[in-house]
Amino acid sequence: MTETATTPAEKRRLKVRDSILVAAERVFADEGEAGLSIRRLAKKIDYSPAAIYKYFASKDDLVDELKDAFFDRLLAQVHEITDTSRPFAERMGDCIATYVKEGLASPHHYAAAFVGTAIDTGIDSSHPEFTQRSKGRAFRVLMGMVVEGKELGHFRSDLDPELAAKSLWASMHGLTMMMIHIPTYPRLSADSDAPDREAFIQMHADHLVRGLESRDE
Amino acid sequence: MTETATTPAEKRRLKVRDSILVAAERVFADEGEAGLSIRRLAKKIDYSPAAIYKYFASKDDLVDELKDAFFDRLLAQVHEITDTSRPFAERMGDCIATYVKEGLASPHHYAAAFVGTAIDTGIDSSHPEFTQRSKGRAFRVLMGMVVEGKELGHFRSDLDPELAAKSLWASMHGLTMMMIHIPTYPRLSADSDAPDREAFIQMHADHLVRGLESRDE
DNA sequence: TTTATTGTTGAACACTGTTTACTTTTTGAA
DNA sequence: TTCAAAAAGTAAACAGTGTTCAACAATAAA
Repeated sequence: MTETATTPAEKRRLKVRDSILVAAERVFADEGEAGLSIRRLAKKIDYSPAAIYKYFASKDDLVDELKDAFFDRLLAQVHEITDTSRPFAERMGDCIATYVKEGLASPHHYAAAFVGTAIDTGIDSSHPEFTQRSKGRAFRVLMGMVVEGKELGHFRSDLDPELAAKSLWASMHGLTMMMIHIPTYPRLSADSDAPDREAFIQMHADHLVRGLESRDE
Repeated sequence: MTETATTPAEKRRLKVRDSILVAAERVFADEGEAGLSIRRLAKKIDYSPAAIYKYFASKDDLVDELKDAFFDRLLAQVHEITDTSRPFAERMGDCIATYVKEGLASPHHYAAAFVGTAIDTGIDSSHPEFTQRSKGRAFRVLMGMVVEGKELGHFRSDLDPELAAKSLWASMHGLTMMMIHIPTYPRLSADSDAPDREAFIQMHADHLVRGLESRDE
């Protein structure tokens, strides 16, 4: 009765659509939005460029799908970390660190997911209902942690969880973007970076959590 | 003796060069890097597209100059705020708030200044000596504030000023980017935003400073 | 004035996203 | 099985893009 039955035709269609997405994902991960062109993509999957427009309304639509999928993966990772039953402070720190590290693992995806959203610069302000449901959900996880921290007395009682979580998110986002765009980030010279970075992320998370804590030890 | 004497020819050359930059600045401020094309620019100043390449090696070079100029302006603004003789806590907060607000005042410049830098994604790592002297200087101002905070006993004594300043910078950067790319940022719905934003910036700055403070009141 | 240098250009190259008209293939019903 | 309709796929064109190059004009140096 319900229309869950996918006809063979539809199945084939989804398969082609997916193969486009897979090929696009490969290029995008390596070279970002700049390296991904419809024509190159068409060549890679032995189709004509116009064919792709039978599956996606525009290049932006296609890329948006890649970005959304990435953000869902990021969310899953963070959720997994958050769900363990470890001390609150640990979980909070890991939540932040995981977010940053996952962003760094797919720098092109992460940067594009935010930068791709148009800059307002004016009065038009066509608000896309908080930009995306993926981001909205990712944010809600963070807000849940702040609420928990308040209930535990770990965080200041005068915090507005929504605003505090957004402040936190901005700081996590900032570190991720910095590390993506400035290869030598924590250090000025380009020496060993790998261990440095991990430690820096932890320190950053530490500062952020401290900023919300109540002051009776 | 010294070659400071600019011949009339050189003066004329600089004038043309500057007129290109001025025209580019106007377009860039309104529409960003996407809206700025060499051909459009050439039409605006009644030159041929090829002529621009006698003054700038590439479009990237031209845009880089716009971005650097912006960052110098940003630095000047922050410096001005910082140099007054007001209580440390106030100055620190204002330093952060000014940075964010100045970034929001020129969203295309700010976003491009960071995003424009290529993503490393690999081993090449052609490190551009901490990406720019402008950014390096802007950062040094912030580090000076952390050092001062430590000396005053306001900040924890175990802070590494360089690392703490970089953590701070990342958080400032994050809020700026968030507000640039998500028009409704602090609030979910697109209601009144102007007063909300100002207050949120202040709160964010507050959290950040708190994160570095020592805990004896 | 003549040579050399610099400034400027139109035309071309190699790309880009997208649309249109057209052809081929697949599908569902008579 | 036949046949019209719907879907899939394509070549070619449109309107852009950054960039280069051979040719020509204007200026500076001899």
